Amino acid sequence: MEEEQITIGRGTWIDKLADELVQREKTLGRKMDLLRVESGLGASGIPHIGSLGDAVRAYGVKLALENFGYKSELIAYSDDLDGLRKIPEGLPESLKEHLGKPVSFIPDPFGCHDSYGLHMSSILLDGLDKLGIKYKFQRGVDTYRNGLLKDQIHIILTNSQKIGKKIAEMVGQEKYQETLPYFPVCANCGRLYTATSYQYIAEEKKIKYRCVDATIGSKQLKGCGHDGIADITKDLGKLPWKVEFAARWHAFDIRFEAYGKDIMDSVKVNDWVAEDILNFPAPTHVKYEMFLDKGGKKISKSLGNVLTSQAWLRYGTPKTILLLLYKRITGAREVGIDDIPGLMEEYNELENIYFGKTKVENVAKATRSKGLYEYVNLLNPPKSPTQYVNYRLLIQLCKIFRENRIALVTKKLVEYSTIKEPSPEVENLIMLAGNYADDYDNPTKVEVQLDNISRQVLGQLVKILGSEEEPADLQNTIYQIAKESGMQPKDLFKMLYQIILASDRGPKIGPLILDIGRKKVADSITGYL
RNA sequence: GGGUUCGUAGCUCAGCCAGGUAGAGUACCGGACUUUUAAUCCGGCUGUCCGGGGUCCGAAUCCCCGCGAACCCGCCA
Repeated sequence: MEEEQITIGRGTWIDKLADELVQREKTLGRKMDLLRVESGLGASGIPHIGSLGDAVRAYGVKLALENFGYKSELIAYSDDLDGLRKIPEGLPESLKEHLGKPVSFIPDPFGCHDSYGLHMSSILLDGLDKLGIKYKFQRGVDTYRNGLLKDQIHIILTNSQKIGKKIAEMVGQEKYQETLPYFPVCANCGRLYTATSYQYIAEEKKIKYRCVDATIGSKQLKGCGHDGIADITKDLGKLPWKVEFAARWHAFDIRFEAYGKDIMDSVKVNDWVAEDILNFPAPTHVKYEMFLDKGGKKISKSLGNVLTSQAWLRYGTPKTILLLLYKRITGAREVGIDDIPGLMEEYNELENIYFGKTKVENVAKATRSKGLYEYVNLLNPPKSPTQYVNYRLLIQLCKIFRENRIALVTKKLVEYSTIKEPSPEVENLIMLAGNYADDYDNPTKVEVQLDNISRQVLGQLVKILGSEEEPADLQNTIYQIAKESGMQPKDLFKMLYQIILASDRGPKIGPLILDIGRKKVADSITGYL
């Protein structure tokens, strides 16, 4: 054993991937003064937290490349010229009249952005901003309007027969043997997909199309019958995905792009188009699994069941999202809000390893853990450890203290000597854990059964709590009044926890009542009498 | 029809992608402490790492075959 294992970069899968990329580029002999990476951002629906994964991971590769001494940048390409194919769950039916139109030309149903597409991509970009991901934003609309892909479109259209045949052969899709691989936006009705290209006039770089009925999914879209000519260098229209990536890779000189397994076939075709039609070696790829929502969890009532980064950040720090996405690329399947406490804890563990508080025997694994910590901090880790507070403990405390929460929980943390003094960071953690406790760990109210003796005892307690003077030893007092009335102290304590915390158990009752406030507890009890 | 992932403690899962003593949380059981519940601390938790084969000094981890489950593609982007 112990033979020297060469550590690549920081020892993570990201470094390994970046290294493969560099080796490949060297073999190809391409210029390496700028290694550009790309991430495609969907703009057709509300972005799931998994949608961030594509960009976040591409950014990780960019960091790794820079760490190796190369210049790199991330292009975030928004697919906002794509047509709306179906109304996402939870969005108004009124969008129906816009089906088939590019998402950038559909009004924002939420009324806060210039268009539907901009609304959706803004949510995603906002998520990236909150994580600290830097990118160069490129809109599909601008790309086509400014003719950035015109040369690639021209080559693709002049090779359409060859491409159509190859697509059929590779993935069994027959349509491009008859239709040209270019979707104009119908000049009359503004729809994609219904406008079918039937002739390319190469000398003029113009395409002839007819707007006819089309089937999208199970829905039938009516064409308007318009017969038109579109200029591929400036009129609106786009390449289908089967060839568009290749055109982008070539035009923007992209050397890396990750992809989800759902578009595996498209990537396969695009790799071929890039190499054989555009004569541009395809970028290095990595394939990842889709994130799925866990079944039956309430995530958002109004927006269907989409777990957005915004929802996540209500309970967890941005670093937990980065950790989720950087810890590995394979295997991740179901993800939900209830993963946050674990990830909060895992981040703390990584920090302890990074700062040497926790020793890890296996050298390779220690290196990898430290590397992961560095990537989660975007290769700019803090100089000293942050105050450690156990997130689950915070949830427990937040369940107990709902009012004046930050002050009371902080006080408890100082008492437990979990922290030395209040700090904005700890306050933030209390807020996050508090949201979690309120939204997801909310105990259901229990019916408390009271007999005559317990009513009498509770009444007595209310009197004590209501008096101006603070009882000297409340814990003992409660114990005594139970005994005096012949009631089992055990039962009284349980009853009190049920009333105060809606739980069978809790922290030591005396101090707890004082922390919450005697009057307030007295009122709660009175409500049950 | 094509493809991918997953299968590890009663339960939920991590570990696998760079092979090196089988792990966590939770549930449950026991002990310590407490004037009582709780909290806390300590210990236990019975493992065919789905089955079979291969590579290796060494496999949960890598390769092949099989079984089971889930997902993606087979419209379109």
